[in-house]
Amino acid sequence: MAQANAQRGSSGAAEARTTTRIQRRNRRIILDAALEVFSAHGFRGATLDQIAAEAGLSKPNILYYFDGKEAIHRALLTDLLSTWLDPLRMLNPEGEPVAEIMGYMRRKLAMSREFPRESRLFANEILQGAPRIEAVIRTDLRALVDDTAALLRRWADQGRIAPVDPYHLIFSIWALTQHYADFEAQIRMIRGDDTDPTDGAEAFMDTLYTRLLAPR
Amino acid sequence: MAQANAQRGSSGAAEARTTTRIQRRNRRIILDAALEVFSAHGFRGATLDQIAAEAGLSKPNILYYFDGKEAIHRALLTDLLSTWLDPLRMLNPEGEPVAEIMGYMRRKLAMSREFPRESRLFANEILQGAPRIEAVIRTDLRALVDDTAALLRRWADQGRIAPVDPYHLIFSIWALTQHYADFEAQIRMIRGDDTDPTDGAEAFMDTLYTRLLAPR
DNA sequence: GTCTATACTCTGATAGAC
DNA sequence: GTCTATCAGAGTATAGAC
Repeated sequence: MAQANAQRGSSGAAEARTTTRIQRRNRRIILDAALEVFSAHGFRGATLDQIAAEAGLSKPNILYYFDGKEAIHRALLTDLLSTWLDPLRMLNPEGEPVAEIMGYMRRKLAMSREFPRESRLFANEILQGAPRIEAVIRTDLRALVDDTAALLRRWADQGRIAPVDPYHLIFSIWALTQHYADFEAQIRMIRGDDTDPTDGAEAFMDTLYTRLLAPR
Repeated sequence: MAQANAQRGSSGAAEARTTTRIQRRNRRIILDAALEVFSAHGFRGATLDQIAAEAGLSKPNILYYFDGKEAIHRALLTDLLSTWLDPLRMLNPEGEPVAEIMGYMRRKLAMSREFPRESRLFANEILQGAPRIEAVIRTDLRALVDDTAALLRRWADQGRIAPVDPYHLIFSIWALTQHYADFEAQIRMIRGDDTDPTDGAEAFMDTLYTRLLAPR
């Protein structure tokens, strides 16, 4: 996870040395605690008390490191977004089409397994209409998706993958992979709490997309 | 949408006549307004003020019809759940397997298009760990899914559909169809606000599942 | 840097007139 | 049945001692 957090206060030219290891460490602890709470309860549902308890710090101390609840949330989303788009950026136009798409699907699924809290934080935000990341979605993400869609269309035109709507192909990968993180609670309740929700998911999706994409 | 709302207050034996058309109408108005607000902001994010404004009633008047914020939310979820499971119940064991599954997928997609707010209400609830509907999921939904999975496995054993994991097949249909309602904001921002998010979705999923399920 | 005490706002809920 | 006024509690944020 990235962590280029804007420094608070008046960080003039004089004292760059003041950013202690302790400071960095506490910021990380707070962000981790906040991720836990925000992803589980949403922005409004989360309280500073919960975050403070989870972090093992006092409430005012939390506010010493961040300029308020909103600022913590914003920092989390900023950190998240770049990480979230990385797998899509790794699509290689020169690679073998089906393998590239399968690789993307697997990376995305791995992220749902490794970072389920981040996935739920993102899901919460989109569900509420993406008020805090609308700008990034309309610019960065949209451009990235448009580029990828164009690449997929080219591959289809060249007969290297089956002709399918590239946007829905991308959306389907998002939907399937993120479902295992976002709806984990439901899956656990249906399959039993001891089973790993993503067990068998990769094999299933492998079959699904292999059959869909095979040129014919 | 169903609407068997438990009557409030001391509905003794005497006055059954008292449940006016106006009362029923106001309850419907309140539930509709609450659905709008809860689905957009989550349980904690929603306020009675917002619901009252949306309903065009005063806050105390809302509380005259329902015993609190929690009660309104509970009524919505109760109404929702039966409707939500209906499409799955309609799977016909005697029907043609592929057609039955495709029919289920289409009914589910139609629900996302017609009832996106209900879908988001449900998504919000699951995201937060399904605290208020855990019991129903562990019993009713789980049993329904287990039965359906058994049916799907039988069909696969008989060679009438390709052999795929029945649970992941069901989860994939949920994920794909609900994605268009739950992540509608993101899809609109990427494809342009004027496009219907589900445009082309049915055709895509038709191809996807036709190729996956074709016996080989 | 971190804590205790506290100010202030928001929000769910009730009282009571009409 | 519906409203205005108001209370009580929760929750964000600040003051100020240490």
